[in-house]
Amino acid sequence: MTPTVPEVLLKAPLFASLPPDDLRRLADIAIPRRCEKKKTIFREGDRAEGFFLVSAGSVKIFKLSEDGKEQVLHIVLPGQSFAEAAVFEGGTFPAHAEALEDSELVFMPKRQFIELLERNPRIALRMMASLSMWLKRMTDLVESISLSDVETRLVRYLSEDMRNRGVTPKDGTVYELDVGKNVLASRLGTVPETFSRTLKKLQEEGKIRVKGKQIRILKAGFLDPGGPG
Amino acid sequence: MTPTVPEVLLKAPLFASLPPDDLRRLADIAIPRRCEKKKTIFREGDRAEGFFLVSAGSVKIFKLSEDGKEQVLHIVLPGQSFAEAAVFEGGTFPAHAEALEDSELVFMPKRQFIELLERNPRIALRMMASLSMWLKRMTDLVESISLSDVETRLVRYLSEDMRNRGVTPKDGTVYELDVGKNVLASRLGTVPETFSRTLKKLQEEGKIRVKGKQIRILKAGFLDPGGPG
DNA sequence: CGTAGGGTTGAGGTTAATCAAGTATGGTGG
DNA sequence: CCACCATACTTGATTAACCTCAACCCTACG
Repeated sequence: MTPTVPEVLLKAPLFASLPPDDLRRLADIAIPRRCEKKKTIFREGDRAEGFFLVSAGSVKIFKLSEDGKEQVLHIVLPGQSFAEAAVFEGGTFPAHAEALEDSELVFMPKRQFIELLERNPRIALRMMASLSMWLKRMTDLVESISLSDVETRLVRYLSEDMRNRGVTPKDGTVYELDVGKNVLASRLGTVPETFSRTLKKLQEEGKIRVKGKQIRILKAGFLDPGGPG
Repeated sequence: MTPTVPEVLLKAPLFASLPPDDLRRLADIAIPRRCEKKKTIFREGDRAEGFFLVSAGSVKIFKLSEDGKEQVLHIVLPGQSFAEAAVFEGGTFPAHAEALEDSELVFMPKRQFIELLERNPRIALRMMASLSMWLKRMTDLVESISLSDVETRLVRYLSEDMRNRGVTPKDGTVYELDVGKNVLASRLGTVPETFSRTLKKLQEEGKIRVKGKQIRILKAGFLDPGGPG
């Protein structure tokens, strides 16, 4: 049924460098799925029958208030997993998920996955690491939204994201936004207008130069001064 | 060395109703520890050698900004565990912990606990459930702080906390605060002044009556209207 | 009885949301 | 290739929620 082990299982931190045996078993239960841009993957409260990995594309995980305001919790990139928690707690999704672009996902059915975990501590440990990572992300997000102003949040986000991409910011480094500015605004817990103004302010202070999705770092020094953790 | 299985292991959701064998093994590695009121248990960034359960008392988990502002992430009550994530990710604590009252804790050393997990899927699954619960708490906290105003947050907190205590609010129900108002304010992502005013407003609207740590619910109807999840 | 810590109240300031137009941008069909 | 549309983004003016600062109160406790 599954001729080869999907690439994403090999490169995802969740499963990377597991013994071939484990990977085969994982591949056996993995169900590929594609998802068009802007399509809903699940809604908060939906019954959760499993969790996902992103093979290609990107997925927005977000909360919605009653009056339609949105808070992006995370933008899931290839190799990352999401909705793991729904497998273990409550059985419903705790947030919404939507594809930001045409994406390829892998679905891991809850029941079979748990069976696998029961006889496979290595995978279980990876799972706990992944959950812990999400937890750290969310606690940092709480801190950031609650204790910092928008400018600080933006600067930290840039700094952090460059680190994740393996880029060491120097004067002149160009950073390319991989999501729309409205999505980023929502991730930062603000609105597009404020986001735009904040970017403008940094530009007027000579720290960056913005052109569309390109942000050129003019004075790398302003990044970093003490993030969370 | 450990004559009996500590009570907290039996009643904590994390370990409750595990087979006696598992519980004995857990008891073998558990280290009791007491902690005086206001004493720091750990600081964010400290090297984490394990995680904790609360046997008695209560513990404040919180983030601190550079200029000293505090955001309480959770108030850990007896039977609950904290800092599990630090065992699996990074190896440092992602937040601060401080005893709110004289408390009794149980410390679970990382190394031995992981060994236990490796041969014990049942415990591993509990652990994942616990991490998932924390994750849900934190995503709900993000939503709450980011998308609701202080009044809504307070009302939801009351509603949720009464549910956790197994109380179904009716007109006349008395709710007793188990933490100081300043702590609660910080948990709600606000300051004592705003918290006080919000309580006053609800009182002026005839919804509650506040007397010290007692809050009498006058019109239970105002609780509930659609929380997160 | 006096002090300390927690809590409340008031006045004023600030950040960021909202409302309301505008201006790119990018894809589509003519 | 261009006109067109929808969407994304920007800008400006106004408003509102909430924080800050400062003073005061109150209750517990030595």
